[in-house]
Amino acid sequence: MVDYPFLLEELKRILKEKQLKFTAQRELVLKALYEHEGHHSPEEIHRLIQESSPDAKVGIATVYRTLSLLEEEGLADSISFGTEGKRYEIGLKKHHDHLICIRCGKIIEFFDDTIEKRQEEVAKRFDFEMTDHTMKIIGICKECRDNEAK
Amino acid sequence: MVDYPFLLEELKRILKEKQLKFTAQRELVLKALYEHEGHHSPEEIHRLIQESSPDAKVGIATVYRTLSLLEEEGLADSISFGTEGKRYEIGLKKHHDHLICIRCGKIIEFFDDTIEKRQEEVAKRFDFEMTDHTMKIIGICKECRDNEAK
DNA sequence: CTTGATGCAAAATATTTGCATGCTC
DNA sequence: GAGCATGCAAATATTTTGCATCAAG
Repeated sequence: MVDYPFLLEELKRILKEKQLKFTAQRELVLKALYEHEGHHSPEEIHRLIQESSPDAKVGIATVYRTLSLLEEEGLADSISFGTEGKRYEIGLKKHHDHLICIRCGKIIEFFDDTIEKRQEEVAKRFDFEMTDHTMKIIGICKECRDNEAK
Repeated sequence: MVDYPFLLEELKRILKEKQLKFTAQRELVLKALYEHEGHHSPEEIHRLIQESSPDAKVGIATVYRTLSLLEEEGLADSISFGTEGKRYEIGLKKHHDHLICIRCGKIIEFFDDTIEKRQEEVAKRFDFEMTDHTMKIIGICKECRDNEAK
């Protein structure tokens, strides 16, 4: 996993390149994603920032705007499941897919080389220029099955 | 692909089994999904029903309620992409995955046996009871690439 | 000092829910 | 007739936008 200073430099580099401004708010959103592993809703990220930096004033709209920016630039990835909105995680991690438990909401990440390769072949078969791909395995995790058995 | 009479019987069977009622609205939603191939939003389905049955009064709330019901029972499948809400298609089709063009929104369905098998293995590896899985290949279709080249 | 960024609140969307009434069974 | 289903509108929930103000470059 890349470290935080690197991510921060990436952010600054991208902002400069696009002639956008580096602001405390943008840094706080990136930091929140970095410090809190997992997949969070914009609302949660907003709360996390308020908790760790009670003095900083960051509006929910800015969180939304920043998350979109980070995602566009690859510094954040999003996933959505069911009716709930998007959840974000820090980007620049190794590509991976997800197992999602419908009982407890747990998300497990995995990587499977065979699947990756086949995806590329499928894209080629349909003459698609693949820019991204996602796979979700939905189901019930072991813990939840055990609990239900009781 | 299964035919409509079969789907209708399935719906009736399921409703009876759950002691729910067979209503004109529920049939209309199923029929709209059957008659209009592709992936539609609840709003679109509502409009399709109004167009084909101008006399029938079907509220948007009922469309939402019915789509959820159909999905739970396997008579409809949903997919969501980006910020937009869910889009539904008729269920009981052969399982398949999707290629989604980010330019024109086109959705192409495909099936790949190797990927299917690997998914099962991944689920087993994490001791997950897989109830469903989805794969989306996001990219730019040939037509859109050609148009952009012009 | 110029221009993009922010916070706030209002607006726009999307979806769900309460409730009186209507329809299946 | 009993109870689920429906339509409608109101309530939620979620995300976006306009605008005056602030701050980075």
